[in-house]
Amino acid sequence: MTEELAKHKLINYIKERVPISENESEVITSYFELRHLPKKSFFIQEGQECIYHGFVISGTLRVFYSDPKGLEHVLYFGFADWWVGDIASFNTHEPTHINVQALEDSWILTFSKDGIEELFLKVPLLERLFRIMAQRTLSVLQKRFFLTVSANAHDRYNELIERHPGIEQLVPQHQIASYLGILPESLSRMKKQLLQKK
Amino acid sequence: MTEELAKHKLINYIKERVPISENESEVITSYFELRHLPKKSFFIQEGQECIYHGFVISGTLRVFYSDPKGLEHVLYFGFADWWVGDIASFNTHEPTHINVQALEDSWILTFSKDGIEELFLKVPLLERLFRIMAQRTLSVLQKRFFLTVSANAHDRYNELIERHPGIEQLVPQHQIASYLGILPESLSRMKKQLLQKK
DNA sequence: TATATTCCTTGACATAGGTCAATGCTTTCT
DNA sequence: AGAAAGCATTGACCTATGTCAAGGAATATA
Repeated sequence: MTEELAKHKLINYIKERVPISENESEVITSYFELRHLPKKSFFIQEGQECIYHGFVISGTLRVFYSDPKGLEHVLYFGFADWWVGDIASFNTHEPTHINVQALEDSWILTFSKDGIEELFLKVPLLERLFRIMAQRTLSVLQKRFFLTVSANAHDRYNELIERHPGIEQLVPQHQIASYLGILPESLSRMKKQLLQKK
Repeated sequence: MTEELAKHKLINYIKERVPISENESEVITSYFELRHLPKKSFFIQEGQECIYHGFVISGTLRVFYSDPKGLEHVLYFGFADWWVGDIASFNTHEPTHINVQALEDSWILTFSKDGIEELFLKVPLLERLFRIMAQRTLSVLQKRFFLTVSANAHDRYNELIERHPGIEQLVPQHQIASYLGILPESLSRMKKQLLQKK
């Protein structure tokens, strides 16, 4: 993975969403840094102040919360073209409660809190992009919340597989259980039932 | 409630967050309309396209999702100074899945999708305000999500009461149960237990 | 290749919260 | 005031999922 290729991917992503000039493209990429995340390494760890955000170029990450009992709850998986980070901590400067870890060797482009604020002044259109991104993330999370409170684990599993075919080849099963909000044992039993019913 | 008083409250809210001129204040308020919501009336109903958003001036609203089984799940309660609406539908023009209903006589200032886009062009700073609002809402929802998947109903109840003292005087108990994601019967039993333990 | 980890499966049992039904208490409406 | 509707409480029972424990399969490490 080269810096140039990664930045090219980022600019493509942005150009699909807001119109920017060649000049602005260069300004934007100058605020991003390429970073390699070896498998199992962390981009963000709870307790730290989260002053960086990342744009996933390649690989798979998991974004999770570790509760007081020590159980981990996956909020979402990050694949190419996804943003990862904790907006709460990013804005308030308080230590984050989430973790972002690479499930396989991954590459991300990162930017800092101070950098993006400066960049907003230089390229005000980005403010719009980030508003739209935040609003879109919000509606995705809202849908996830409603599904979690209204459907049982079985239906949530089916919804995930349908929305994300092939995820079972990318992500180990206990991580999928963690995304669904159940234990690996329960997911294992569920899948057995599914097979028997066929 | 007068239009003037309501708009004054809105401008106060905005001025606490971004710097705007007198002139801009007038432009902004011209895009908002005062609306009275009698008790039990709906501001937004599922199935409709949601082209309006609202800023609560006074009263109490509930924002809820009605699942396929007919059970209602409260996402949040809206009090003075809160925004209510469905960003998902607002952006995509698809029918909304949520409902916004007045729990008591309420007043809100509304704006339309087309209006706000026009307003963003006239007062670009608002784009920033709405980005920050979306990001803040996002972190609140994220926290709520993690609490829902990691804590039992008992702990979620305590968290709500602590974060929102007095809510039991404002909102009927079965609505609180709906917010907590349990049935009224369960909440009733829980409160009995709490009393007995004291 | 051997060994250690990590991951998945299965079993027996426990528990939080749901379901259904009945009763009495409030609030609202006429 | 009286009737009707909505709301809270309680009981008996049910179900989905958690808990704990063990063994086997797969994967990583030496």
